[in-house]
Amino acid sequence: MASTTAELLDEEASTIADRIFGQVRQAIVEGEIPAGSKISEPALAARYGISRGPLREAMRRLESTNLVERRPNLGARVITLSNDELLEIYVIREALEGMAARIAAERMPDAAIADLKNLLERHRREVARADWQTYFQQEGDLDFHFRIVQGSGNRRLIDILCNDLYHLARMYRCQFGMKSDRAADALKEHELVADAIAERDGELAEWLMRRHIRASRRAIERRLAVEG
Amino acid sequence: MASTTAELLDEEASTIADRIFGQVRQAIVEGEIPAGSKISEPALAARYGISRGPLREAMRRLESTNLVERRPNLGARVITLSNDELLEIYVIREALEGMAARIAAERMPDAAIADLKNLLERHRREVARADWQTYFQQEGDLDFHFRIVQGSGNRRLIDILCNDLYHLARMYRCQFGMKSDRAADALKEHELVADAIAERDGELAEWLMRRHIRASRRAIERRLAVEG
DNA sequence: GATGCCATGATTGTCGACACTTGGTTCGAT
DNA sequence: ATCGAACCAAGTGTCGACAATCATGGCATC
Repeated sequence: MASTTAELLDEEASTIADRIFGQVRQAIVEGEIPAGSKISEPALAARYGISRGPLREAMRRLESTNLVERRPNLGARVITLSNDELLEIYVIREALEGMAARIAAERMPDAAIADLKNLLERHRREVARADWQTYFQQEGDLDFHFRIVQGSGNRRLIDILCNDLYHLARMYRCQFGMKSDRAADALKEHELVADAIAERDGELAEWLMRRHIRASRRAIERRLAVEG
Repeated sequence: MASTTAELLDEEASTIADRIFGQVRQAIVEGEIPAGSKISEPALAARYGISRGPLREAMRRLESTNLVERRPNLGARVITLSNDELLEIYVIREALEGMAARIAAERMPDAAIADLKNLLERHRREVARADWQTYFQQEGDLDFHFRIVQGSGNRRLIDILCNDLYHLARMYRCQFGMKSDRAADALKEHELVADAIAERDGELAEWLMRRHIRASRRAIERRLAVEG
């Protein structure tokens, strides 16, 4: 499981600021630094054994990825995960990934489509085995979406989705252990999207992808309504 | 003409970094700092009479808005406006603003819709008068889109579109003086979108907005093909 | 007893200086 | 003459320290 999408967490960075950025991002996403907590620059700098300069740069990058909020003269806080924000993210994902699926159907290379189908085949075996771990299924879910977005070839689209929204989605999962009972349904929907892309039907691919993300959002809405 | 969308350029900032950020952003967007040019930190810092610290922070923020590119140990350059990038932006705008129009049709307050119609009424008079300036029409175009996006109430959506993409669009216009001969058509399409929103028809509003942005993109494609 | 003001502490914003990397130039060797 | 390596300059990355700002606590006053 060393070749999933999460590998961009600690890509070796030539500069200290980049390395610290990756480390503290992982710490925030995985909940090691709790959500809503205030971040003290001297404390964090001492914890990582660096000066405040690179740490401030890392904080700035974390702010640009919407993982921390900064107010002038007031410091930085890890964002608090509100339910509304989570649903907002799914709305944006519906729009952007729908478009990504449409373009991927038009421009994705045949080899990449074959890889995508192999990935889904593996996921199906994992789901069939009763012992599949929820974690793997969910990482696999991100992996599927990741490849579709890459298939669009739109660099800015890739940047928005992979550098901002996916990390936020992972953060939500780590916080409330979002165990999805929708795994089987989601896999089925993934296969439908992949089929539409393989048939080069952009219109259908977009429609299916939007329907898939909307279903995920509604599942979350139901759970939030139950848990209050 | 003091109440357009461009007012967030020099919002008074308590910190120097924020002020410099706004100033150099304006300088880049309006072409004062030419596209593709390398940015020297000491030079810019001296030019604005500040130290390198706040300037580096401003540069980082400019990088997060995709107006400059930074490579480690190599410095920052103003992005070069490639035609493909411009078209990519329109693809993203089609997806996001289409979704924004759909949600605005569902949730935009009646008063905001009335304001929107008044805005279009003003634009129609300006277009009818033969002496309307291209500049105003184009700023008005941004103003219309700005209000629709605001109407969605999705904060992250608003942030992506207003803080990143719109400034890029303005930059393109300032670079190649994008005089649109599509003003009359665009206004008509704006009115159709506004009507759909007024009728609370989200499906239609999204379809019309996407069609509108696609038409703008195709107009640019045609001009690029001609000018080669 | 409650409220407003002031002092204190801590934290952020800013600055100037130093170390390291990068790119170009020049000198030397083949 | 050309290729290669070492030298040099410019610029970025990093650091520690100073100044400005905000939060907290105590005190005086109403």
